[in-house]
Amino acid sequence: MRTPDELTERFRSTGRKVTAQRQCIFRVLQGDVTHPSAESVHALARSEMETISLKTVYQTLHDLAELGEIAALDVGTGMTRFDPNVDDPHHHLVCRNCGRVRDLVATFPDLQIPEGADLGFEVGSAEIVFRGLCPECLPTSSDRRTPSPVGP
Amino acid sequence: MRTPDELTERFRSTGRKVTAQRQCIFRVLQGDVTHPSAESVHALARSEMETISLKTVYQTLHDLAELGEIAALDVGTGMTRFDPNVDDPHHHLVCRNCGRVRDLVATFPDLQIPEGADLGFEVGSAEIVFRGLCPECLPTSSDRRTPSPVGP
DNA sequence: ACGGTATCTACAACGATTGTTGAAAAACAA
DNA sequence: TTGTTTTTCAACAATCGTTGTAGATACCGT
Repeated sequence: MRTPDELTERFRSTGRKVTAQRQCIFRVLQGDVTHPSAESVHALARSEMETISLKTVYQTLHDLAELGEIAALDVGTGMTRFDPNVDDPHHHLVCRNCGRVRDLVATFPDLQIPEGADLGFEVGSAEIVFRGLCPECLPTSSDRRTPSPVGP
Repeated sequence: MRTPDELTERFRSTGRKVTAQRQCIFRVLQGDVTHPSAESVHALARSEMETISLKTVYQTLHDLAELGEIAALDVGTGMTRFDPNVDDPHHHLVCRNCGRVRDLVATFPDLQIPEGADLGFEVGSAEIVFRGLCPECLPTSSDRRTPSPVGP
């Protein structure tokens, strides 16, 4: 995602108007690595702007997604999560316990689909969700298990 | 997923009662490769049993998932999809256009997370969603493009 | 067949998201 | 600056997928 100033420019040049609410949302998203839900963004924005509505947040998030400035993710936590990092190719780590989402910046060159297994699909991209426990949800100290290879 | 008869047995032995509605759902799911939503299962069941309710379908699907007989998937199509294939390890192909979901039976042994990239997560499993166009949604005949390697 | 108990249907409620509306504020020109 | 046009705002209600509640019904061990 670009800086708030660049986004302001981009909104103007694509015929969108720039409001205080939108700039507030730009600021909130800037550098956020938690993949917030719309509700979370709303809560953060509200701490700066008392009256901003949830609808406005949704609207602006959709605008940003449409411009490719953020990505809307569905990783099975019940809410759409928004990811301001659209520059590095990456996948996602999702905590089974608390739903935390983090970027896993890595590419996996060996994701070739075996001949004939694609059922006639023309595949354009692949998203990997790694599920496990985040540092905060791991059992503390003593009984930490050793990392295990990831299954299918 | 097991056969309807085996499921009947399994439901009884786990203290669940077996009703005509449930057996109808067992039958509907048997051999289904379309990863139906609850609504779809309901529609199919209804063609056999006029009065079966959507709630009953949800309940039975959850029971089956709890027993590990089917898997509940969220692949970003807005509804939970149910997969009776829990025996072969596999991933999923999702059509960007129509939302069709198919199994891709393959394992990817090279999904090791690079040292230090896991941000302290203890990763237990990985799910890959391949996105593209299904055969039905591909542009017809003439301008078919050649398969491209899948990106990140 | 009987009775205890789980399950059924219908209906209302829920959380996340989207549509609608009159009011307010941004962009642009004079 | 001021006026004019057009977009966006906030509040509210509605929608979608899903789950909770209730009384009626059906399963299944005896």
